[in-house]
Amino acid sequence: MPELPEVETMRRSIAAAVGCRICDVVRPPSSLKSILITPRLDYLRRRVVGRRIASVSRLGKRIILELTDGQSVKKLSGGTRSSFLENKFPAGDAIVIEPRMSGLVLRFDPPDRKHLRLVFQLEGGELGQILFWDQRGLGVVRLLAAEELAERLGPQRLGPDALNITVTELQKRLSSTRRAIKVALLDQRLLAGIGNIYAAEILHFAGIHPAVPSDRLPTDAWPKLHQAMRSVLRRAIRHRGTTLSDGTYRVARRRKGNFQLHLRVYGRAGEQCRSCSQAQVLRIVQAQRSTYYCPVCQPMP
DNA sequence: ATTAATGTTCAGAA
DNA sequence: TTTCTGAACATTAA
Repeated sequence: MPELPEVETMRRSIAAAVGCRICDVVRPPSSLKSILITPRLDYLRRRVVGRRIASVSRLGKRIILELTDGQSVKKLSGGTRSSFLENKFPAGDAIVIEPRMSGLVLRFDPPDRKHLRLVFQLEGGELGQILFWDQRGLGVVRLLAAEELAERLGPQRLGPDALNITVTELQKRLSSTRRAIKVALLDQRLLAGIGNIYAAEILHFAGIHPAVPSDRLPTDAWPKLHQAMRSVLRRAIRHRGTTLSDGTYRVARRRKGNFQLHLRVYGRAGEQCRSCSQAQVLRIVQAQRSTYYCPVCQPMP
């Protein structure tokens, strides 16, 4: 579930981890297959235990915990502003968490114990711990050395963050492919942070048909798309993201998102469009994923 | 009881 | 080179 707004909500919930020392990293007992940790847990533990968290940031759908150097007294960046958003890569090593389909980064109160996959135990500050809970187990936790950061998170692998990209850059990057605009929006190498829910909502808000080839979008569509993207994502963050009917997505204290109440098209096939009331929302399949749109609000140009 | 679908990513094939 | 397909996994609905 986690797309940019949900990951940003999770990031904010653990932002107080800045300055804390990691005293252990443990995998709770579970009969389920374990998530991917690279390198292996014992090595990760050896590398991170004793170090402090220098910053808690986000790029696209990933959460990044930058670590201080071994024992040297490095300045801690206290702000919430992420240098990764500017594609500047700090000197330190970093733990990168990818929640993928069902991962949650939480302070406490996971939905259940069974799917609790990893616990970072902290000291100093009131946080105490960071939990990684993941129902499906597709999530990934990586320790990246400072030299690997630009390579693994740089513009070749991950595009600019959707809340940071300029309209010029958006047009430049997305018009580089002939794939449908909906499919291009999901390509994290072009643009980081958009997933299946928000791609549908953003295109609906912008009045763009999801099947238009990305390199054939009319010129006047780019500013609309850029504005729609910012508007939808920022509103979703304000509502702490979208909790779908399965109810797994939540942040600390069992707190769920509210943006599902504001969805215009996602998951609403056959229902009346909430904007125009002229047509039913349609569902098509693109790149093996469901796309929802309103044929009246989003006509084929 | 199968089968399909679910918020994502990526290796390998076309 | 670019784009498409299937697999990784757990769970639920049809």
